[in-house]
This record gives sequence, C-alpha cells and structure tokens, in this order.
Amino acid sequence: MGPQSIEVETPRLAAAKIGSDVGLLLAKLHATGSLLNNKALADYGLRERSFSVLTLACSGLEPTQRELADFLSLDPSQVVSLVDDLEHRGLVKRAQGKQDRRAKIIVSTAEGRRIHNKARAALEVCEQTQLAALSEDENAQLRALLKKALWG
Amino acid sequence: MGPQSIEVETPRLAAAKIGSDVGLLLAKLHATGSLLNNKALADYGLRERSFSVLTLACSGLEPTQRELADFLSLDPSQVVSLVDDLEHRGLVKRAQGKQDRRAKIIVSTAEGRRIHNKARAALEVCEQTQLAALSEDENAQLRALLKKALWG
DNA sequence: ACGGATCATTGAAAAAGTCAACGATTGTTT
DNA sequence: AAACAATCGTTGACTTTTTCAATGATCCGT
Repeated sequence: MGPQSIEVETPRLAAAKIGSDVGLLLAKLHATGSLLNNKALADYGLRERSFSVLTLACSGLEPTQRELADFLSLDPSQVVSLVDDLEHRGLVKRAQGKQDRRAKIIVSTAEGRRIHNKARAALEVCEQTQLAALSEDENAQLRALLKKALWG
Repeated sequence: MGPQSIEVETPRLAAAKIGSDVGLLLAKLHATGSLLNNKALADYGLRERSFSVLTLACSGLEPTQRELADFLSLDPSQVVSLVDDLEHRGLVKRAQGKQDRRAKIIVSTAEGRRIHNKARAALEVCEQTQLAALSEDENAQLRALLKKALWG
C-alpha cells in the first residue's frame, strides 16, 4: 500500500529516430498516462472518459451530447453510454436543450460535483507524478503547446 | 482530389478548465492526429502501428518483438499480428535472436525500406499540417518536452 | 407545409484489447 | 548435471471498444 514505485527505464529503442515522431510520442505518453489516470480514477468509479464528461457537466457550459462527442472525439453512441452510466449513478442529469428540443444538455448534480472535486484532486496528483521529469515551467509550456496545436 | 481542407474550429467547450487537463489534451491531439496519420499512411497499406514497427525494423537497432511490445505499449500478441502482416507483404523478416534463441529479431527488407521512405515522407507532410499552428521552434519544443516527459 | 438536415438512441457488426496457456529456450539453484 | 522457475513468441478464447446504419423527434430553409 506504499507509494507506487515508478520505473523510469529508458529503453534501448528510444534512441531511434522514431523517438522524434510526434505521433508516436503522443500515443506513448497517452497510453501510459491513461493507464495511471484510470487507476487513479477507479476509486471513484470513473475512467478517463467518464471523468471528462463529468468535468464538462460541472463546467457550467451546459454542453449537449453532440458537443461532448465532438470535443472528446467520440461517436455519439459512445456518449450515450457514458451519460447513461453517470446518470444512473446520479452524478449528472439530462436536461432539455433550450433552443433545440432535440438536443439534451448534460448538467451535474450536487453529488456529481462532490465526486468530481475529489476525483480531480486525485487526478492532479497522478498527472504530477506522470510529468515529474518536467519542471513547473515546462509543465505549463507543454499544456500551452498542446492547446495551441489543437486550437491555434 | 484537391488539397484537403482543414477546418480549424475552436469549439465552445475548449474554454472549459478541462482544456488544461493534460490527459485530455493528449487524448484529443492523439485522436485527431491518428485519424490523419492513418489516412496518410493508407496509400502504402500501413497504419500508425505497422508504420512504427516498420520504422524500428528499418532503424538498424534489430529490435526483438518483446522490445517492440514494450516500446509501443502493446500486448505481445498484437506485435505478432503486426509483424505477421508486414512479413506476409515482404516488408520485414523475422531473424533468430543472436544471444537468445527464443527471441526473434525484426529486420526490414529492401522493399520494406523503400516503402518506409515513401510513407515517412508522406507522414512528415501530414504532421506538419497537423502542427501548422506551431512555429518551427515550438514544434521542436513540443517534441523535446514529450520526450523528456517520457524518459527524463 | 414540405423536404432535407441534425439530435439522441438503438442494435448489430467489426476491430481492438486482454488474458491464460503452450512449447521452446534461458538462467539459476541445487 | 539435473531440476526449477522465468522469459520469448504464439495461439485461441474472451471481453471491451469502435464503427456504422437505421429510427423517431425536431429544426431549418424554401
């Protein structure tokens, strides 16, 4: 039950030119990160994706399911499953769209916000250990670059 | 058949705090990137993963399948499928391990290197368009940060 | 009011991931 | 040297995830 040891082996293959392929770097960091994130979120019955949905639901932005699908790069049917699960557990609610009655707005419940706060704290710790090799500045720099790459 | 238009819409939800969640940023950039990369590689009958395997096979590092699995964060059985496919198409060969006769070393064929060069060129163009919002310096900076985050 | 488009949802089919078992080989212990 | 556990690639079964087409309800432009 002690603090989980983090092995930082630098594999032989990291030397290859492939180590500069942005696509692979993203895939690898995302893969290892997802594993740790999901482990950290498991205590709250969440995974990376349901946590993301819950975060948006808690954001006050009142996202529709379509917006969630677009933003999270998911198929609309996957959003249905995620929201179903969160709704059954009382963490979010489906509300009727305001201008569009086809759309459904996902909003958090009080319990949802409570869980989200705890989960967010756990995830922050988790991500800090993942990016332990980076200084505070570099960490912020990485976020900024990723954002800029995505949305300019 | 003209140059594919790239829509750079900044979605409403990008404003949320979630836009600073490293895990989500990685997931999203990886997701959109994979789509484009796979599309670019399709002309050569490759996908992101088979391309990665081919790259390592062409690197001169003589990786074993176990090393490929570790480096690419894949299950060993997935590597079997990937190598099977590449081998059937004559792009790589399985060679006996030098110190360990259980292990199999993956090396490229001449045809494999030919295809790889073409695919790599196409992928570079593709990645440049993906990271078009970043300057040359920022592009290098991003690579460096990702590498550092992974291997210190 | 009509027709085409979009939203959430369902269900089925395809793809990907996970996992345990196996033979062959290795390294270690006795 | 003999026995033992561990590792490598492989196979096959199983679960999860992804993808896609179809549907009813609703919106929008004409």
